[in-house]
Amino acid sequence: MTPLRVRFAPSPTGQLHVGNVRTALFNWLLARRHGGTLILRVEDTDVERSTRASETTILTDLRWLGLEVDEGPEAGGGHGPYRQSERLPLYAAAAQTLLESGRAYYCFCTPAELATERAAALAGGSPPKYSGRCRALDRSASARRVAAGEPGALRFLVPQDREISFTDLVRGPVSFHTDIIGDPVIVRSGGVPAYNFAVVVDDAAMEISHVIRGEDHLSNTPRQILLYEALGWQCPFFAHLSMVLGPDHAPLSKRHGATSVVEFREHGYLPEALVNYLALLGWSPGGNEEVVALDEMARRFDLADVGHSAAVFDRDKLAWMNRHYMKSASGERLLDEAWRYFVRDGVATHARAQPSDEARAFLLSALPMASGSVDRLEQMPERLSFLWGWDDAAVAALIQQEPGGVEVTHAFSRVLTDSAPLDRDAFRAAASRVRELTGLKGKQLFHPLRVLLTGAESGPELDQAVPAIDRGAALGASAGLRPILSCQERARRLSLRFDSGS
RNA sequence: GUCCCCAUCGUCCAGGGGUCAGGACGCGGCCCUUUCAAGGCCGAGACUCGGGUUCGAAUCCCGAUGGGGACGCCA
Repeated sequence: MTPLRVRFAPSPTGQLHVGNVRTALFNWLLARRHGGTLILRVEDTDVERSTRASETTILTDLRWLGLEVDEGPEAGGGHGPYRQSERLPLYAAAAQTLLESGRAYYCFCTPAELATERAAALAGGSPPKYSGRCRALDRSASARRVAAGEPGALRFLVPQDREISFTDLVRGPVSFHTDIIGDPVIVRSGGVPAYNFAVVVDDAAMEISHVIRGEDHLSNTPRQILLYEALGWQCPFFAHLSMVLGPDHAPLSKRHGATSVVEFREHGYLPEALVNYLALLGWSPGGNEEVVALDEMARRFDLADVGHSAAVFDRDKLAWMNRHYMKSASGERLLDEAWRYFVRDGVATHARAQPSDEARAFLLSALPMASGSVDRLEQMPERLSFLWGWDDAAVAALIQQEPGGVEVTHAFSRVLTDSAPLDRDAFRAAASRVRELTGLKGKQLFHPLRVLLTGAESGPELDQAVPAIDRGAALGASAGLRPILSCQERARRLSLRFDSGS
């Protein structure tokens, strides 16, 4: 049995898109499942749009997602080079073979002529395929024109009246009639190979056993099978994955919001959440399980279990998945991942790559208040903004709207006679003394207290928030975090404000 | 237009001739909570339609309808 070799073949013309991630993931899973090899091939034959920066981004994204490849431009391997732009001689040789065997011919039609033909066909209700006008050209005359420098593209001669059938590993038997296929350009007039041709040459040379790709390539498959046949090469197995759509059922695109790995990472999604969510689009581990780690998926993956229909990308479910993984992640990991958002939101006084030891210890103690109740890492500083965001003018305005607010403020200020930081018990004791002083209790007491101390109507439990505030207030400037006002100071400032104001 | 693919709750997946058609997200309610979120429990919610095959069809077959893809010197 030949070893299983699969490939992921992105074109470096932009960022890695979630649809492509799913294709990469399914390739990765199949390779891992069967002890096969995953090859990354860069399809950069579109010279205009391909960039090295995009290639680097894609490689970085795959690594971040945990989908390491076995062979590729960075990983190396025995079937390189792994960029199509570096494999030109291979295509030229295959093109020569086809030309010599009479399976390819030169076409001198101009883009304008082709466009006119296509428009006419469309208007007449027939498929807008290439008419085959240059088929009849004398081969040696064509060769002379090309040799003389006239621009000409090489087309593959598609045999007439044949049924091309293959068994798609996810869809089952599929067949196309060759009459609907126009002779495809295999080498552009500039000498650069076209997609359908380069793919075949590379998949054969790289000994790819299974081609797993998006459904948009399904109708390319018969052309490619014909090329394998004409070149005398053995066809790989094919499997076509359904599309990923937006909520409006249109192909997922930027107007649906974030769609690229880079964006999801920036917004604070964990890679394992994204990968787990994407795996569930079109595949199920069986039973009713949904939360499955990458290695466990690899143990269970089978192409036969992949769904046939298009899937709508559901942001809410991704958010739920992310929350799930955030809850099970360690505090250290969460802090490492979330630190940049504290820097971004101005909580860190210096843009350091890592928090100071003092800041780390403090943040680690405060993080659980945020990590369990937020969708994304980037929302953590906001959830903890009661620590740094307390502003006496704003809170004064808020608390004056609050029944009993001013009263509670004075009482709380009076009760805190020494500056000992409040822990949970000290806070409770203080609160009950305020209750005695004001006669307010329950919600009437705690709501104003919450507004006074946190500056917000809602947030984490006061039992946890209050001690966190005072622990934060004890931090020195060397911690590298914005200073935090103690509870006592918060109450004192407002109390003073109300005294002088009224 | 032509060809190809697809069709179970709003969404993602189970189920694949006899099931109360199952789970998850989301939604609604209740509980927990001195607030919000989280969490727990409960609930509403689907086999696109029409023919056939069969004792029996969501499941198999055909058709219609709907959705998507392809028809590039893009990939």
